[in-house]
Amino acid sequence: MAKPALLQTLDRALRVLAVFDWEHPEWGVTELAHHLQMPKSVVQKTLATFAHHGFVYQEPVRRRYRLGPRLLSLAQVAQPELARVAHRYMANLAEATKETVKLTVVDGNQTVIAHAVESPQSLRMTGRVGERNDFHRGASNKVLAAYMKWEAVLDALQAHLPADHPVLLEPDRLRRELEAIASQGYAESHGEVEEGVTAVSVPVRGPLGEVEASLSIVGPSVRVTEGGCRRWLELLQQARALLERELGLKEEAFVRKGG
Amino acid sequence: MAKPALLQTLDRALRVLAVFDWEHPEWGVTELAHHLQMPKSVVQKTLATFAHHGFVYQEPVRRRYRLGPRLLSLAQVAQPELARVAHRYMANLAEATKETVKLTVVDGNQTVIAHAVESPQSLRMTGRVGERNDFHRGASNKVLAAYMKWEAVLDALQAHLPADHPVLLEPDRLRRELEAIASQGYAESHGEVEEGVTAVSVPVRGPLGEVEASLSIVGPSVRVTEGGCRRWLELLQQARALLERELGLKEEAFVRKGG
DNA sequence: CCTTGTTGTTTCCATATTAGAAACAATGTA
DNA sequence: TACATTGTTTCTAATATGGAAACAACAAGG
Repeated sequence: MAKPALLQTLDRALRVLAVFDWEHPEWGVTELAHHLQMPKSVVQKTLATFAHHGFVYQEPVRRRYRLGPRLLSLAQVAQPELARVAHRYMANLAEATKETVKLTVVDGNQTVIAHAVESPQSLRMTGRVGERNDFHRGASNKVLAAYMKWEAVLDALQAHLPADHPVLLEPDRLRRELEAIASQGYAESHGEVEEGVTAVSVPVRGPLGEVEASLSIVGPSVRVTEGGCRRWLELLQQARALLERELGLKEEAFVRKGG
Repeated sequence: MAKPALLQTLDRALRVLAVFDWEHPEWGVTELAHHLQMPKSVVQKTLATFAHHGFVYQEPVRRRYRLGPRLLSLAQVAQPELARVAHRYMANLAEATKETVKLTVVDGNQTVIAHAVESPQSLRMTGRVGERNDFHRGASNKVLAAYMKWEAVLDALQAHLPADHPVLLEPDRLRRELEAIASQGYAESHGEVEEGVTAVSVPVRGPLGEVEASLSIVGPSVRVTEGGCRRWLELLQQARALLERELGLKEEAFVRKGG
C-alpha cells in the first residue's frame, strides 16, 4: 500500500469517526483520546468540528458524543448508481423466490450490504443495508473474496479476526475453497454465518471486467430444497447477465460521449 | 454563533463532502474545486484521504468521485438512541392506523427523517430515512420550527429558499402559524409538501424539556376523514406520553449511576 | 502525428495551522 | 471542603498544509 499523501488532520478525524460502531455508539472525549492514543485536545477539536457539521452531536446531559443525523442524509446519496440499477432485478428475484435478495460490495477490509430487498414472508432474513461482515464466511462474502488477490483477503482477515482464529490457523483450507468458488462462478453457504440460513451468491462484473459486487439470495434453510438451490442459482445467473449488460451499456455510453 | 475554534482542514473537508447530494451525486476534482472556490490540489488531497477511508470512491473509468459504502455503515450507527426507543411506539401506531409513521429531527438548517415505519398498505407514503426538508411546510417540519427561536427558523429558511420565495416575502404569516402550533401542541398539514397527502404531527420532548423530535402520521388524504384526523392526534399524544416517559426514565438512570 | 484542451495528480516552499502539554472550568463525589 | 472526574481553552514550537504551478494521462481534431 503506497501512501498517496493523505491529509493528516483529516485522516485522524476519520479514524475518530470510525470508532463509533454498533457496540460503542457513544464516547467521551477523554475515553476516546485514550483509546486512540491521541491528545485530548485534538480529539476535542475534531469532535467540535464534526459537531458543527452535524456529523456528531453531544448529548446535553452527559456531554458525550454520538453520530449525528447528517450521516443519514449522506448515506442516502452513497452508492446509488449500482444499487439503483440493480434494484429492479433484485425486486424481481425477491418476487420470484419470496426470499431476501442482497447486493454486497467490498469496503476496505470488510464487506458491506449496499442494497437489499426483503422477502415478503413473515419468517425472513433481514437485509440490513450498511451491515459489515468479514470475508471468510457467508456466500456473498466468499464470492467477493474469491475474486480478490489472496494476500489482500488474508491481510483483511488478519485485521479483523483474532490471531488464533481457526481460519487464520489453516488458511490454505479457505484458499482452496475460494479458488473453487472462483472457478465455478458461484458460492453456496449453509449455516455459515447464522444457523439455519442458506444462501447462494454470484459475482457481478462491471464494464472493465472486475467484480464490483455480489448478488445473493438468502433464506431459511427449512424452506430450501436441493432443487430449490439450483433454481436460485439459475435465477441469479439470469439476473446477473441482464444487470451486467445494463451496467456495461451505461458505461459505454459514458465513454463514448461523456454523459 | 461564536466560532468554537474549528479545525480548518476538517471543516473544509466536510464542506467538500456536503456537495454530494441527490442532484449532484458525482464530481470531478476540477469541477468541485471550482464550485467551492478551493484550490484543486486541496480538493484532490481531501478526496484522496476520504477515499482511503471508504467515504468516497473513484469510478475507475471516468475517474470521478462518488460517496462510498462506508457511509452506509456509519448511518446504521447514527440511528440515535431516540430512534431505537421510539421504534416500538411507531410500529404500534403504524399497526393501529395502517399508515406511515415518521420521526423527524433538526439538523442544522433543515429537518431529517431519523426513523420511519411504513404503512402496510399498497398506496402508502414512503418514509425515507435521511430525507431532508425545510422548516416552512409540512406538519412534521412546522412542529419542529414552532419550538425553535423564530430568528433561527428565519435564518435557516433564508439559507435554503430563494430570496423571493413567498414565505420569505411575508414571514409574519408563517410566524403566526408557528405560534399557533406551539400553543395548541400539534400541527396538521393537508397537501403542503405533496398534493393529496395529509399529516398530523406532535413534538417529542427530551428529559430536559426541549423538543428533540417530531412524531408524525402521514397518509393519502383520500383515506383520512375529519374524525380520522382527530383519532390520529389522540394516538400520537398517547404514544408521545409513553415515549417521553421512557426517555425521561432512561436519562434519569444515567444521571443517577452513570451506566 | 502532432497540436490543443481537457482531465486528475504531484511537487514545492513559505507560512499559516495544527499538535500537544498543561492550565482551566465545570461537575459530581467523598 | 477537598478531591476526582469530566469537557474546554490556551499557548508555542514545529510541522503539516495551502496554493500556484508544473506534470501526466487522456480525448478530440486538425
